[in-house]
Amino acid sequence: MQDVVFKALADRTRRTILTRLAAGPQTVGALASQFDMTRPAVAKHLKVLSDGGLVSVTVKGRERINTLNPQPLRLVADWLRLFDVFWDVQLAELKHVLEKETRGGSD
Amino acid sequence: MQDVVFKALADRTRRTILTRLAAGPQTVGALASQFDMTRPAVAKHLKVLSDGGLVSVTVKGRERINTLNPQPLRLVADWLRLFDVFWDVQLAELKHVLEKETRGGSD
DNA sequence: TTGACATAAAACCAATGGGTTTCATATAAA
DNA sequence: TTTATATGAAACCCATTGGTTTTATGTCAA
Repeated sequence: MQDVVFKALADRTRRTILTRLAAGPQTVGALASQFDMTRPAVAKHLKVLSDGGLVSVTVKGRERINTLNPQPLRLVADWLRLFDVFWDVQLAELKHVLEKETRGGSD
Repeated sequence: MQDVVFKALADRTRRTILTRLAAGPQTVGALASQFDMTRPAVAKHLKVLSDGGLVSVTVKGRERINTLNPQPLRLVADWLRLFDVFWDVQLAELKHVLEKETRGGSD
């Protein structure tokens, strides 16, 4: 599950699609017109995104409306949090170094 | 730059490597022994990670010590923040729906 | 100095990924 | 009822990726 989301975010075009959809739902065609590639290519990206649960589709006549679904991004945010501690440790070390240097300078 | 980081995180093995390195620096061999694949394979993953700036390497004799470098993860966290607003909007909508339902129920 | 060890580098391979073109299908509109 | 439109699906292509095995190299240790 997590893996599908990370894979979905690995492509620049797909990340851009997500930011575009943040402005509001769009059809495949409307999205495709904003990229320098064919509609089938964009459609494939949308498939990957919906497989990752990041986009949901509702059919309306001959159109397919793609809507952003940000929930799975939580998985990524959660994973990143694993490194918060490490981040703090680094800051602490930096502080330590700076303090030593300050002491050294004043001696 | 951002793209390299997202690509680096797209592989499950690489993400695991990062969590292992969060416990402390390790040699290529030590890391490889924790995975069900050959050392060259792990070395390749480490290359991708260091290309993404997520791991830094220091040579010590015949060993190469790999150290976690969490800074680039900030890029991912920053990108995710683009969707905070949307997330809030969704919550607001949910609240709205719930309030309406509550009102409807009491009528 | 010889042998073992940690690693890089290179050659190779199968599978995947991102793109295309072509064809089929359903719906809207004339 | 045609015709145009929005899309999916399929077949195909080339580059990249994740893995392997093999070979080479520098360093530690006997």
